[in-house]
Amino acid sequence: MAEVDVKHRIFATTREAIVGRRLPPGTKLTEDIIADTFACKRGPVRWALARLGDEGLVTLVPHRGAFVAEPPLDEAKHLFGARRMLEGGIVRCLCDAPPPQGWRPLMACVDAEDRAHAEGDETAALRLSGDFHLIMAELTENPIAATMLRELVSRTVLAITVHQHRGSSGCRTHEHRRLIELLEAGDVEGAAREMDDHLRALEGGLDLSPRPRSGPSLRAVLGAALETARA
Amino acid sequence: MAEVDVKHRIFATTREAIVGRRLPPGTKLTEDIIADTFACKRGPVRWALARLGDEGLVTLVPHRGAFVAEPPLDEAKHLFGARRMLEGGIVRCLCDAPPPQGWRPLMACVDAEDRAHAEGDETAALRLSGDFHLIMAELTENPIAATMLRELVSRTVLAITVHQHRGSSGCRTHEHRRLIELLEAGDVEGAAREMDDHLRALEGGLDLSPRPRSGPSLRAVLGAALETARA
DNA sequence: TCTGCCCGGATTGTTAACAATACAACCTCG
DNA sequence: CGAGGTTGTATTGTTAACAATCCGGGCAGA
Repeated sequence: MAEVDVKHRIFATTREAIVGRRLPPGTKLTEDIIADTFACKRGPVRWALARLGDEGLVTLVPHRGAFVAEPPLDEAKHLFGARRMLEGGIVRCLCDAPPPQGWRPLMACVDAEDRAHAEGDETAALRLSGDFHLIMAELTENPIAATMLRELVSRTVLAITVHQHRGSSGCRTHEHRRLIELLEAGDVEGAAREMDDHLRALEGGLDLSPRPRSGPSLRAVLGAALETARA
Repeated sequence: MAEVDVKHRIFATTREAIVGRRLPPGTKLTEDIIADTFACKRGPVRWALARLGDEGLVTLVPHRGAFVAEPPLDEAKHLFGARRMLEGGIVRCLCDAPPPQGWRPLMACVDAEDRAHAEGDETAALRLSGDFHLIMAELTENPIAATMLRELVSRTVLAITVHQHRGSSGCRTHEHRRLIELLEAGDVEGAAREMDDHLRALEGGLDLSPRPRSGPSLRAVLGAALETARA
């Protein structure tokens, strides 16, 4: 896993930094800074930014540059809508053909979620909450569906970050647990409905407060990400 | 609609040529040829090719170039699987909230499909068959879902082209009509099942014959596409 | 004839210099 | 004191030249 192209390293680290909320929405992503952070020329950087733009994690303004996206409220709603459509299908697919590994990976994830909540690590909790949904997608063994959901989940993280989810939580973990129970029971309709309700609940938690996010230290954050990746 | 960036024009026309099957799977997409077809430098071309690569319509081989993709059989199956997951959700969403325009657009599309079949225009029929599904996605008024499905449908066209669909048809139009009926009746489960069956039928029509496609005249085909676009 | 090798041509990948644009600070004028 | 224009600087966008790589054909040798 060493000799991956620089382009992909930039793409992956930056993406990771964004969904990990170390680069808050609105942060300017300056080509030069990224370029010499990764000790490369601007070419690979532009490639990565373009791709992040495609995925909706970054907004590219002509002649102005790239900024980590701040999805407007409509987009947030559409995101949840699309997730309901897709994840409903995922749930049904899983009931139809239960994965050979069983539901163990899901349970492990919820446990981790609970731990994060217990430790008060909001960001980790949100991340794990997303992972839960992602793992479900991966259990279908359909890489295309998994990729689509990965994109949706990443953007959802941004949307939630911008439109301050009220109260605190990401997914209530007990809804996740309930989902697992229904899956175990093979209750297709119940599981599908639970997923739908769950996503609706998340969407309902959106608020219309426009976050006045601050935008610091791109270089530091990306550099740190690199360090930990090296280790 | 004139001053769109050259990048996007290249992207759009090439994409169109691929899903319109004027550029058969396997065709080499040479940067220089595209570049002077569009009277530009290689920069925009590379951008467009990279994007088409992301979407799975083009395969990029390092130091070899870009080729219109030939999705292997597994990928084809995954494509249909993902479509079942997503389109099931779309159907349910439409039943839940019937579109203000009604089902007119869908009916118009099926009519066009029938005409194409009557005229023996296989390619147009396949295209319209895809459009039918796309229109459904658009009726949900969820641009994100629509975009996702657009990608899936395009790749499906390639998959079908490669793995020679037996008999002839793309979608049997009567299945499309039946779907409309069920939607009109507001029969959620019926419509969802019909969609699922429909997609399964399409997938079942895949065959394992590796097409020995010919690969001609990139320049001509793209040039022609430009002409008609200009007119 | 077939195999292996090397070379020429063509194509992709990268880079460094240049052009274009936008933002910010300043400066003038009413 | 404020509005409007102007210049300077920083950043992005583009291009042309260069480097790296791959494919095909020719050639020598078994």
